[in-house]
Amino acid sequence: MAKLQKSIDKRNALIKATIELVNNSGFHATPMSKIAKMANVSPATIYLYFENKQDLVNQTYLEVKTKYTDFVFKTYDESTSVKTGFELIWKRIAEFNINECEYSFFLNQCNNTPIIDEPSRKEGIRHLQPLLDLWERGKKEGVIKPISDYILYAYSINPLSYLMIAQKQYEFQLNKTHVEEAFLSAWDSIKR
Amino acid sequence: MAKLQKSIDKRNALIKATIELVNNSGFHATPMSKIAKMANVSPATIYLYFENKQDLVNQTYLEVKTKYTDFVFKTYDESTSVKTGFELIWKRIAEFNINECEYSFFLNQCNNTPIIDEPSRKEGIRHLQPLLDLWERGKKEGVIKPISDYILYAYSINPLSYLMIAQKQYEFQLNKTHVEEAFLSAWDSIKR
Amino acid sequence: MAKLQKSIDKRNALIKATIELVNNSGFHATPMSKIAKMANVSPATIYLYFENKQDLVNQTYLEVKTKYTDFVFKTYDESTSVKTGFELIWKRIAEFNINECEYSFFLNQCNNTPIIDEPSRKEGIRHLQPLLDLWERGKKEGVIKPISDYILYAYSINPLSYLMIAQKQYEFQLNKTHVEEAFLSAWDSIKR
Amino acid sequence: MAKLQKSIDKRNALIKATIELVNNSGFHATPMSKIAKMANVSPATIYLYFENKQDLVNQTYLEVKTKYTDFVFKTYDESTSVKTGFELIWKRIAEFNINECEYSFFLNQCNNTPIIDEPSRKEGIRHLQPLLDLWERGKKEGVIKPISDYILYAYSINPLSYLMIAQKQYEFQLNKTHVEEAFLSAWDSIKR
DNA sequence: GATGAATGAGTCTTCATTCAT
DNA sequence: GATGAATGAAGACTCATTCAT
Repeated sequence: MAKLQKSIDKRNALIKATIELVNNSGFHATPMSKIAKMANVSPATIYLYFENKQDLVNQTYLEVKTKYTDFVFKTYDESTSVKTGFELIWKRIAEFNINECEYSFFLNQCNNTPIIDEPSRKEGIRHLQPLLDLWERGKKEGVIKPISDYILYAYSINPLSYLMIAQKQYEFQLNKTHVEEAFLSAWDSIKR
Repeated sequence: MAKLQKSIDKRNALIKATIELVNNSGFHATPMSKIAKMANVSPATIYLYFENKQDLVNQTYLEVKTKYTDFVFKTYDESTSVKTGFELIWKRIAEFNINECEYSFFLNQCNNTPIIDEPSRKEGIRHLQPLLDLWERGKKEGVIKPISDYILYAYSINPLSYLMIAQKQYEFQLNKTHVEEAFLSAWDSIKR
Repeated sequence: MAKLQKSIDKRNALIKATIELVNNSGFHATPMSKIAKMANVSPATIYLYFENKQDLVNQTYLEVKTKYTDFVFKTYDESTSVKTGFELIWKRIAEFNINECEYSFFLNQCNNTPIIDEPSRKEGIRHLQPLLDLWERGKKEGVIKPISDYILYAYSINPLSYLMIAQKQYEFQLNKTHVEEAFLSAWDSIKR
Repeated sequence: MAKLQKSIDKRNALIKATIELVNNSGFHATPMSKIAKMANVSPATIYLYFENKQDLVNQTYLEVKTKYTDFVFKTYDESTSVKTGFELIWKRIAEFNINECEYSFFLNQCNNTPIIDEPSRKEGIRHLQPLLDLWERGKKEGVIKPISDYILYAYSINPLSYLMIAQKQYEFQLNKTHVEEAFLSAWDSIKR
């Protein structure tokens, strides 16, 4: 059991190192040797846990994406009104983007560049299924604009990614007021 | 002059090749030799026009960004109303994103990953100064929400980047109706 | 005793795996881990039985060579005539080459390439001493050509190795008639 | 032209180094870096002339084999008697084996191990077509035993490879008398 | 200005071998 | 004895950059 735990720890350390380094330098500019060093293992050890570099990033991506989805819908309950439900989900996403910005920056990079295998990325926004369902209901109830989910996503969810990046790259600090303002904009953009 | 033209042609061919290859494979997965081959020059020739690979991408970035800004504000006239001015600019940006998606995909990749020198990227959204000025006026006139430009940008402009990527990566086709719908969302999200 | 038998079994399994893998891929293209897997033991276990990879192959070579010599001279009896004795030995060698081609292919590969330690290989054809003695007698009796044993070997014994390889690599199938024909050629080439 | 010559020189140096090093250590025990060093070029330069290590060895094999065939049949003339023709070819092969033993050792190693691509090796003994034709004629004339070419080759030609190896590995020196004796054995083994 | 050849530095990956259990 | 995990060392191969022409 101690041994198994040690293995899991190493795998986690590798995933963590991958996220941090890929965030700072990008996939191709991150050598396996650096990942190994940061995780305190030998480069050869990586290959006990992952098939190759691509596999390492793919698995990291899937793992982070799962963390994201789990977090986002943890408190969600389908029985609320559309607006309440949306606010709930939106705020969780915002919280994730702000508090776990290492994760969200990584996800964002994977979504915007060709470093992830097609199959892994093609999954697209389907992992947000409960949100899509909510929108569906909202459209039927006449609360949400009857437009493509892609557009709804582009205007209500994706801006958070931009704000997260802006916060990381420019001299812009997101505070509580900003989040409220952002939510209003999000809701305004999709509400009927 | 024929000679000068030939030089300009080569430089342009190199920039064009850089955009296409970086779009498809990313910065680090794009060897200089491939860029050279696609531009029909020798690898050594690149170094007559650019200091090194980083410089090549930086200059490409600046060039594309200039094209973008030039296009976006070409028809803009400060004397219009805020809403009209915004619609004008927004639609130009949309047009650029859709028709010159090679360019916008490249810009987006540069903005979201660490492939560009800090100085070039740090500039943020300042290159859209006329738009920022317009928003300033809008806030004073009480037409635009009195919130940070970053948020305004995140909700009214950045979604177009997402839609452009969605169009490239998923099975989503942007048509004229979509653009109108998107504009409404954009305006709704920032109007007071 | 059960324990001892288990040990011997493991050692044999390792030798068997070594032969098969080296035959198919060559010495250096055969990782210890593969040998271990095929023998159903851990890589570390190999080092309980052999000092290192070189030692494993050397011992395998010696073991196979012993099998070869034992088989070849098992039915031999020095009291026969030279021709009868030669036929007896030759046919045993042929039988070994054909029926135990895994073994002979391995021996051949060791003899023709630098994968075996010099000392092991330098021994040359001395392991066939009874045959050399028979030839000596044959030369004295005027039945065998009075030429170097190396030449006698090259023309009467070594061709079998070639035929064995030809059978494995090309579309040539050795049948009983071929063997008889081959024996005639062998005898013709060394008889006075 | 000076440049072209330099290129050819480099390629030749690489082929020469490959032969020598593979002869002494085998394919897999010969690092590209060693080949490069012996040929006085950078490891990277090898890849200007050959696709990869396998390609380097394949091309080396084909080149050497061509040298072999060219040499063997250079003086051959189909109009002679079968025996004279055979003696002519045989002695050229012997000469090649003795004088160019680097080449023949290399060929032998390639023929006996799985280091060469199947296609390259599968060609088998077909490159000796004129000799096969001569044998055909000999069989029709009743001068040569009516047996498989593989057996004829095994007994008349292949022994030279063994003698060449014996000379290299053991304390056996081939002199003129040996060659004559060997030829007699060769002829005896295939003549009717 | 233009180039093809050349390369040093660096990358991913493998593998014989060891060691704690 | 037996093992699976771990790794240092090494190897094939790539690529940004230079330089003689």
